[in-house]
Amino acid sequence: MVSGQRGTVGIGEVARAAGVSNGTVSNVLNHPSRVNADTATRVHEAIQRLGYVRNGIASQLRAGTRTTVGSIVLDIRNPFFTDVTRGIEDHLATADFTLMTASSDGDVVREQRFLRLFEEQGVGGVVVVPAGEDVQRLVELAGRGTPVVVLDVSLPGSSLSSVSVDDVEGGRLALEHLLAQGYERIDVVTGAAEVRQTRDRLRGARLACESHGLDPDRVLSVRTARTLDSAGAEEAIGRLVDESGTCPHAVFAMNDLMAIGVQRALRRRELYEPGRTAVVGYDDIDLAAELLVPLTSIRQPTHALGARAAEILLAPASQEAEQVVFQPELVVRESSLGTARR
Amino acid sequence: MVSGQRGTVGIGEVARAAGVSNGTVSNVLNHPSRVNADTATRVHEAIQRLGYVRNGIASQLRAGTRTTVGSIVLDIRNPFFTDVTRGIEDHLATADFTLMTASSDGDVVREQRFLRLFEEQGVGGVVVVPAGEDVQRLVELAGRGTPVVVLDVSLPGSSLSSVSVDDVEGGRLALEHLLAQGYERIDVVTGAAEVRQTRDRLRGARLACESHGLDPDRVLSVRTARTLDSAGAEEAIGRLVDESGTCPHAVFAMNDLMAIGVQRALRRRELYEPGRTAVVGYDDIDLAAELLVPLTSIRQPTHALGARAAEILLAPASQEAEQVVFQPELVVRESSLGTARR
DNA sequence: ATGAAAGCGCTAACAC
DNA sequence: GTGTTAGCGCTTTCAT
Repeated sequence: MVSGQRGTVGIGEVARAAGVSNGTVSNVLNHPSRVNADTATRVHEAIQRLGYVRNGIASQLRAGTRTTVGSIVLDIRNPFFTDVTRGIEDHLATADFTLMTASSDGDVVREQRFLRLFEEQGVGGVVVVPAGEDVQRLVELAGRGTPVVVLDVSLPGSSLSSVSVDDVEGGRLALEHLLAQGYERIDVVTGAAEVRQTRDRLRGARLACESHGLDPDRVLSVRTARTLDSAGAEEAIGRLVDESGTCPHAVFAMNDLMAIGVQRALRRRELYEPGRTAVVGYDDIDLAAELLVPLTSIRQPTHALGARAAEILLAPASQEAEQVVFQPELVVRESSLGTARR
Repeated sequence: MVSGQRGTVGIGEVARAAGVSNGTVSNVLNHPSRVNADTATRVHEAIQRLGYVRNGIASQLRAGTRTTVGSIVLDIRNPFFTDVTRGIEDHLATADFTLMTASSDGDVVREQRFLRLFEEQGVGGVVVVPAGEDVQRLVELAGRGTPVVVLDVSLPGSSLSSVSVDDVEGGRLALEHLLAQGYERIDVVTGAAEVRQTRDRLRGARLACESHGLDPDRVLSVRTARTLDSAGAEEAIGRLVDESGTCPHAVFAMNDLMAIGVQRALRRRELYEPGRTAVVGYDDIDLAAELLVPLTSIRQPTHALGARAAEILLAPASQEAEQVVFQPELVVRESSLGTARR
């Protein structure tokens, strides 16, 4: 009974069962308006009865339609990318498109391999968080006819569309918040790696100082941690405290994990009480609100980021490249407030 | 110049450029051994020169090969599912398969829609965390020829393969740990919803008591929170403390978020110091180790779960259904230790 | 080792 | 409104 790869039932059997031709069955599926209502009913009954499932592969080959989109992020486990992915998924679902995902781990070779797989699969487009600086391969891909949206990187003037968040503004918001509370000596915890995001956030922090008429170099002390996680930040701030013998008044950490590391460094030294040291993080991870001392943070519209990227891909014809920049948002919680505990 | 849907270059052009026939080009790609080395080189050069990208859709239609797998989880944003997804991705990558993902939000209708889309796309299999109790649709899908692996649910005796983690054992491990430290009054914080996972964990907790010759009903006090998150747990434990005027000695929370809620409830009442109340969570989320008081938790082999599911799908012929049950693991951190702070 | 040709399952033209 | 038929781009017999 098994002839094809799957459940066997093809459009021909449906046609025979309904007493119509293949073309009519196809029309019922794809252009219902062209078909007489009674005929359509008969066809649908036959489809039901036989358990017919359309072969999307054949349909795609013939009609040249695309129903999938690919996405490549650095690591799907990173909540930022997970949220973005969900945003893509959700938008695609509105069009019955389906999402293929892959994690590049920042490895250009892996990225290239997945791009190739996606291209061969005939995806209707890809959204990519580039693994490297060089987007040449992506430009070429787009040139061969696969729409590309670059994520989390802004590419003004590029032929590729991009969707990103304004990191300079994020840094500015964080500092603005601290400055507004009167802090004038602020420690900034960052990582050693030259990541564009942290560079931008730092730049925003400096801008905020300047717009308050303050000299950034006097206000900000940049502490470089070995790693961009809580352990790195804990060590960096711990060292600072141990060496200087003083406790920072205010800290801006480049991400929430580092902010948690800061909290921990101070607590371990019995220096941490709400109201004593203001801490601001970045990313607004889900747990920021759940901590013993809920964390003030910068929230990025991650879901919207993904949704917008998907929207651009599904836009009728790929018109000109579009550069979308979202704005981040300050979320104030207990960790940055100078008031006594609740 | 554009004739097909994409970059135009087809196998025919490559063949002409290399001075061979279509079939030979195909053989170079799919059965290199059948082809003379020189010819192969010529063909590869032509492929390179023309920038030929194989049309996987056509290839799949003709050869009946599958190169994608679908997965449906409740919500990709849940770290448990994200890790599982990465496990699937990683295993698939070893075979140049590609993963399509979808989130059902526990909605059977959404689930069904994605299953349909995947089936039409001709996926080589699906791994599904079922949205409802009923797996009938999945059995039917498998019956039509699409291999199915059910995740996070064990289905002994079913015709479907499944991969899951032993939740009874997880509950047992947690209680065993607390009992071993001499706690004999333990509060268990759970949710109101009748979730299989929590039922099993609770059962494991009772088993641990019994194996210590203790009456579970005397050892365990089950506190039902309104929600399975930190706010729910905070309220439940807060109420307990406020009403009884005493502080629990040991708490087992059904997930890490709830455990954090417990920590917060006690801290808000200035009752929480390490060594005073032992807290054990479940899931071992990334942040468990990062908290002010690092959390003891039960870790599930999430990545392996996904990888194994993918492995089953890619196994040569879909032999008999296979039921894989992984064991969880206790991760001890500061929150459950009776000793004074480090 | 290579070429010629049929056909995977479907859709879109075109006839009627 | 419905039937007929060519063909999407590839892989695979079957010859040679």
